[in-house]
Amino acid sequence: MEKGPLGRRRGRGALERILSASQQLFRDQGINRTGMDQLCAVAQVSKRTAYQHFTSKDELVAEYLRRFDPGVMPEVFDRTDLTPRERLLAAFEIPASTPLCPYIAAAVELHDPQHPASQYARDYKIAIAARLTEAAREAGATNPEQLGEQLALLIDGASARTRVLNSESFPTAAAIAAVLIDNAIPA
Amino acid sequence: MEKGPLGRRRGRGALERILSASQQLFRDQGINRTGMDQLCAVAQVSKRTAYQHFTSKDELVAEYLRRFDPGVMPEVFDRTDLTPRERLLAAFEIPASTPLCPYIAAAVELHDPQHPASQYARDYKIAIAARLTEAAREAGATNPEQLGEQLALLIDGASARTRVLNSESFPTAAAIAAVLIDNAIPA
DNA sequence: TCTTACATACACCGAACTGTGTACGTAACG
DNA sequence: CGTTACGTACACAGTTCGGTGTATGTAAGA
Repeated sequence: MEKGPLGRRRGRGALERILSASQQLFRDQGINRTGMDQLCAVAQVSKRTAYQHFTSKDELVAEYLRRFDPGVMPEVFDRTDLTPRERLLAAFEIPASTPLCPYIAAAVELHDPQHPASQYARDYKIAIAARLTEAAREAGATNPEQLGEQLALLIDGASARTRVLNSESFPTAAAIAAVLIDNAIPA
Repeated sequence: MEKGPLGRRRGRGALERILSASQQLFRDQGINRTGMDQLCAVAQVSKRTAYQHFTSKDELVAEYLRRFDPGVMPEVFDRTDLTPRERLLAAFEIPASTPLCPYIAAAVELHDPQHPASQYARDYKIAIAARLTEAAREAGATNPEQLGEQLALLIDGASARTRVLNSESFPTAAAIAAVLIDNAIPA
């Protein structure tokens, strides 16, 4: 492997390297500003290999989103040590170093609602709202759907503002969430 | 004007036609997917003319944002027939056909915080929050800055969600706003 | 009328982009 | 061993992009 014209060979596992490079580059540079040449260079994969795993960049982008959070925030909603009300609030305690909502970014960058990645972004947002609604129901909210949709809106607002202003907006969203939750759950 | 190689001449006012075409195309297609060739064709302006008014596309994008809402929602905040509290709520009653927050879109699409348009997007977001804070103070809120920032976050959340989900989210944001306003203003 | 600012047509440049064709290595597995 | 799937190198097609060079036309204002 070391000699000959193939000194840079990395062997099997190209697909994972491609997706790993996608996570990094799409987050840091955006989707449109990341060319396949650069992506393949970072992944240490030949371009031909990349196009044998993904028929197009669009498909790679869609898979990148699918792999980002397949469990839909399991570290929040699958915690059994928290009450439903605590889980609702935990959704706003982000790990600080989170790059922030690639789903919104993808929908804006691609700008085509029919793009598979845009469709998945919608699905993901609906799934988040559904999990919030579920927790709201368990917490005894009088209108769980409404509370779930409201909290989902707060998350997206904090994401958007963090992105535009580069100032942490999740504490603000968390404060609003606390008010809404208290108002929505009868004492 | 009718004969010769200049049959398509449109005369003076090229700058306004360029900016008008920008409003339409950047909104409908996004910034990155709109080439200068297409933009000039829609504006019925020669490419050379466009680059005599703007030294680069980046500068055009920045000017496009500056012209979008220079008064920072005057139709909401400059209304004297409404009470401060009513003005705060009026910020969530969008005219339904609004294309929706080009500032967030620009910040995401350009992906460079140093880009002049990204900087203006930040300035605009800060200005909106300032106007909300001012109205909150007039309305007698105990913590006007907090309420202003909260309401600004709601607007951005509704914008982002409308964009991703293509479902109207401003009514949801308005409902939250009503709760926050009532909680923030002592009876 | 003459000057000057504005607008035009059109070809063109270099760079970047997505995607492909081809021929070749190499590792796993029966 | 041999087969097969995976990976590689590298050039290149075809397009689009932002931006420019050049020479020309035309309208407004002094």
